[in-house]
Amino acid sequence: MPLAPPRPRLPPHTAVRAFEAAARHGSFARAAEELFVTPAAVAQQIKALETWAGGALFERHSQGIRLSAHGRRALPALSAAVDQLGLAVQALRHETQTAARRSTLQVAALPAMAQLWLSPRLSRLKAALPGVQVSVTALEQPPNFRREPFDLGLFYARAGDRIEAAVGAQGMVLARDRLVPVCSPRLQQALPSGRPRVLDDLIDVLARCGGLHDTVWHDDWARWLQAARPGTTAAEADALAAGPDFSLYSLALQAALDGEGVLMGREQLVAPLLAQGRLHAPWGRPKALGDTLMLLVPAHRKGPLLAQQVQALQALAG
Amino acid sequence: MPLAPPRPRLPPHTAVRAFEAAARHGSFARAAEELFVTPAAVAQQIKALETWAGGALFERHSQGIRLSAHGRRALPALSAAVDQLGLAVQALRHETQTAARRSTLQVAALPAMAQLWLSPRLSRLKAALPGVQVSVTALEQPPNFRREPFDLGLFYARAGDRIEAAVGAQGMVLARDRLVPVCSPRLQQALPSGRPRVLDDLIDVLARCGGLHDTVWHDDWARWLQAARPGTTAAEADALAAGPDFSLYSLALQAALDGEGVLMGREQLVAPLLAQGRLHAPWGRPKALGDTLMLLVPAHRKGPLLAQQVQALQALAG
DNA sequence: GGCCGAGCCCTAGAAAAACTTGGGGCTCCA
DNA sequence: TGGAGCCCCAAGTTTTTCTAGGGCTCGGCC
Repeated sequence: MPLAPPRPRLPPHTAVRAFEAAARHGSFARAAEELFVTPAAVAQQIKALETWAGGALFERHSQGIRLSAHGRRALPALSAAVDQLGLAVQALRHETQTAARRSTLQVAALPAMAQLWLSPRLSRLKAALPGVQVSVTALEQPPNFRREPFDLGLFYARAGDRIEAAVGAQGMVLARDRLVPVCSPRLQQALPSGRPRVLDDLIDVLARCGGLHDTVWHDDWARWLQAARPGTTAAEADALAAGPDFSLYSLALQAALDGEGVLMGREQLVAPLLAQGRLHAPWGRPKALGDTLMLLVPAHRKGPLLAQQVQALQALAG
Repeated sequence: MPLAPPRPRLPPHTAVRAFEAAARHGSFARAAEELFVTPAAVAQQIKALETWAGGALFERHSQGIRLSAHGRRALPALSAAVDQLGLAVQALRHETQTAARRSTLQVAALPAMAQLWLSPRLSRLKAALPGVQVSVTALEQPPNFRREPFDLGLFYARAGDRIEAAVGAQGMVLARDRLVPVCSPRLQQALPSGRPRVLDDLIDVLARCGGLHDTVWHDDWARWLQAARPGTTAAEADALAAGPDFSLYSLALQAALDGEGVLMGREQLVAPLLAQGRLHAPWGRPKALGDTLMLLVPAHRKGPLLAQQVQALQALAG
């Protein structure tokens, strides 16, 4: 006769989160990345969950894992529940913060946008939002607004991208951006720029100094070149603009300022430098290729406070 | 310029749970009870959550707490989310357990029902469910099936009670129970039972030996007496059946077996002892006062496995 | 055919989180 | 006026979670 055992418990929440992320990504390693822990931690949590569930949740293969059939069936409800909980917890905060007006604005932004677009506008933003503490977090990818307590996002979208829905946000176009090759004035003057057509001239320059790249917008050069010289293949374009690669756009930009090569500039980000004359754009007019600066607003957020913040940011873009 | 701060995080899940329980109960102490921790632990978690939220969630008064208005607005969504998560996690387990047929049946039961009703039937239940590991947990109150991983519940309901919905369960009547005063044969024989009317006789006996009580069904004597002698007030009834109080029904029953007094018997629970002659019920026929043995089944559970288990239990009641 | 590199697993020990203990203060009620 | 019921706070302890570091297996690439 089994006597009263310790009350049966649900598995710890960390284990559930680990499973949810691993199942969604199909990889412990990527789940670990999302959760900011080591893969070993994820593996441990999942093993604990499997013990609790009484069966394996993943098939282990040496090149990776595969979600089991039962896991796959249970996943959607689980993900939805985690989302819901995140939303509810955020609602709790926002309920209390609108009451006490001691509010902080958490902004998630692409590193380049944080530094080159938002930073110069920050003082104006603060002026427009008195009493609001602004906090900026640089992220390579838009966060899931259902699960992370950000109030706004600043990211780029390409024409046709529907990033908003995937992260529980509503997107608003802040500005349409254009691409234009830029370099330092020194570099420009050091080069014999005698070619009659600017595009040929640019290609000469690229051949000598190379193009500057960053990892996020690695294909900007190719996109621009393909638009400028219809018929160019991606491979040809890559070859033409071969050059150093930087992990951050701002590093590539710094290299351009230092005269290390030609950068494919995003007009919205380099405009102040062009205006100051610290960068030149001698190879024709900027091209609009469908890139837009997007303001992402959590789809679940409401209220006058947020509206005011959104308005303030939109004003900065105008 | 604020540089990238540590990524903003949601508060830990324990804090959310603590808040949810405290808000629901309107008391840290009762929340602590629900969560099986000390009140201080709850207070700490809630303080952490308040820090995160940037404002107080409860008004502290010296005689207790009161949920703030913002907390009250956010609570329903939060409770629902916690429920959902619990459901999803349980679904995960059941998905895997039906696949691998290595299943365990977690039964929650009132202590008295576990010991006096289920225990004698356990071997038959196991025979009916080959390969199923049965585990019984004694609980004073039905658990919330949305949040605790029980498969079945065995509890009493009174006529009109709707316990099922509150705990996310579907209720099925296993049997209608009746109340009947019982005592040990020895006690009965030791008493001069000459009164012509059994009720008067019983009252004499009670006056001498007292009634035996347990905390869960403390008012059984009063209910029975009020039914047997219409017009009796609750206070009078309590006075008539005054006697020792036991924290568990089975202790009171043991006292009755030892001839310590008269117990208000629940027929379904004492039937085997009456049949064996270890208890007598000389004061009239059992009275049905609307008590029913209920089988509680998680409302969210489906599938042939559970159906089979339910059927097996219902067969035991017949 | 041998040598990466990508993934996952394991274990021991470190770090962080959660909980308990014990002492205090405040009200309400008897 | 004293006890009981609540909540708060500050250590100190236990439990949970995570990291580090070493293995293993596979697939792709010289």
